[in-house]
Amino acid sequence: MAYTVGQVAKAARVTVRTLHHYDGIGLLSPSGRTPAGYRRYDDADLERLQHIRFYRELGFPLEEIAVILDDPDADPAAHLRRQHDLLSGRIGKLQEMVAAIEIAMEARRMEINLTPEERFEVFGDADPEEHAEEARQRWGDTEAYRVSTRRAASYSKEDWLRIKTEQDNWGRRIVAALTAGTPADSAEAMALAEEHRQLIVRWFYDCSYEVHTGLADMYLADPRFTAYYEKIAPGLAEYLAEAIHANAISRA
Amino acid sequence: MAYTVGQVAKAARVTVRTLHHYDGIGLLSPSGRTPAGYRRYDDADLERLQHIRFYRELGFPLEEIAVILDDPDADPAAHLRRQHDLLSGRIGKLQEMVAAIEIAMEARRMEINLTPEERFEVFGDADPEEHAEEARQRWGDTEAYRVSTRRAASYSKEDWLRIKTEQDNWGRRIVAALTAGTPADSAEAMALAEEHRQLIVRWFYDCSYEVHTGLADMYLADPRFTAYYEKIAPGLAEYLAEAIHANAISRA
DNA sequence: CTCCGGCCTGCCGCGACGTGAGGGTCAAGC
DNA sequence: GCTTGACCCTCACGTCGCGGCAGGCCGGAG
Repeated sequence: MAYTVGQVAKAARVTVRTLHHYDGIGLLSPSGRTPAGYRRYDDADLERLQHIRFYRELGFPLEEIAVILDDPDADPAAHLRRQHDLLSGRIGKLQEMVAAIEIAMEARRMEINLTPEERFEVFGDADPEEHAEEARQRWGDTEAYRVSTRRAASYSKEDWLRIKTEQDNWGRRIVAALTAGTPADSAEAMALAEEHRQLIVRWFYDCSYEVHTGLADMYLADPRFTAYYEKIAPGLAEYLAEAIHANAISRA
Repeated sequence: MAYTVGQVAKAARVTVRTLHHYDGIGLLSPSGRTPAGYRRYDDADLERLQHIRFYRELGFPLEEIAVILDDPDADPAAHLRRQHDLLSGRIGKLQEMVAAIEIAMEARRMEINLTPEERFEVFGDADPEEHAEEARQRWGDTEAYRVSTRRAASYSKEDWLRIKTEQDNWGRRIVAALTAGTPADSAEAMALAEEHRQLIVRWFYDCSYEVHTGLADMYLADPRFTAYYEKIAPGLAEYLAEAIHANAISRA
């Protein structure tokens, strides 16, 4: 099986120029040429390109990729394992960022404001960087984003007042439940947890049950959020967290 | 709160040069200067920088970030929502890649070989790109990778023979269980599923219960893998998948 | 008053291609 | 056999997001 640059480019979703570049720096030289000087790639070349693309997507510089691929100690299976581990790591990092965003969202909602140092904690110690083709397509000009934008942008003074009233109302009722000794896994407490979630969904952001339990855990783990609830009523943070968990489980 | 370039750089983990650059292109100009011409950043500048860093990490070009941040329709909460969605998308994509890697691993293990087109299916239609600082630190020179590399690199002819024998042995026993009508959720079938997992762990790669059930689903979803098992014995793919699920649940 | 660390403004360089310019190649259809 | 259009070739300069250095100006500590 022999392929021309164009065919390879199309299959691998890179430009012809990129293949020329890889050839130029000796990272991926086609296994042969036609009499006319056309590049001819074979299956082995394609496999190599696949690996190049993979490491490139994870941000490795070309020079380093050359080293990795030419390592005589690493066979294909080893590459797959390595790639699997790299991906897991990346996912973990992104999940941390998601968690950080959720914290920031809740912080806003509760009007806790983060210190400058806290703002950058998210970025930990590493620094990916991606080519935003997908991002642009998905968010650059979609209706979804416009809608999502409008939702918060258009809060008026009355809206804010309404939100505050609803929250206070909910607050009074859950404190009542807590002081009355209503169990956190009772139908009443669960209903209040669900109301809490609905409140977030209606006014702030889309909060799935999964995200909601994540928030619950955070209320206990993060002293700023714990303090917020404990100031309303001692024991409320834990009570709410428990109710949220119970509610989420019952809906699953 | 006013900060110097150096302080901001340290907090945000960027270089002073980067801040100069952002100033130069007008993306982030400090809110003021000292009489001597020193840049002075305030809290609002920091917040803006945080967002810049975020979108940058997701690969947006600076020009586009400027557009996003200067959009009068998007308030801070909208940005958080957008960022949350972007992250979810990225994670989803990485998870697809993980799945693809797992397929490739299993394909190797079963000696099914993928066509060139299949090799690049992983890359779908987008193309991230990350700066591999983290990757390098984690994998460039760690012991873990060396070990992981060695495992497969050092398979000898006898090893391969041994692997084949073990697999055949296991195959005969599960076919026996299937034809004998042993239920897939019986202790015996589950033990065979566990053995299947152990076989992968011992010789190929680290296969958690989660990954294992993922494989099980794949055996049913992907005709190539289904065929592999169905050729051994009709109904085996489904039988094994069911046993794997039962086994995973019982161990959770 | 003198350091030393931090700040300033240029300005050149680099990695990984993008983007033509200028020209040869090849298969299909007339 | 000849044209046409898609595809290929090799330079070679342009771009983006900074890195890094030169040459010089602050500013507080000793």
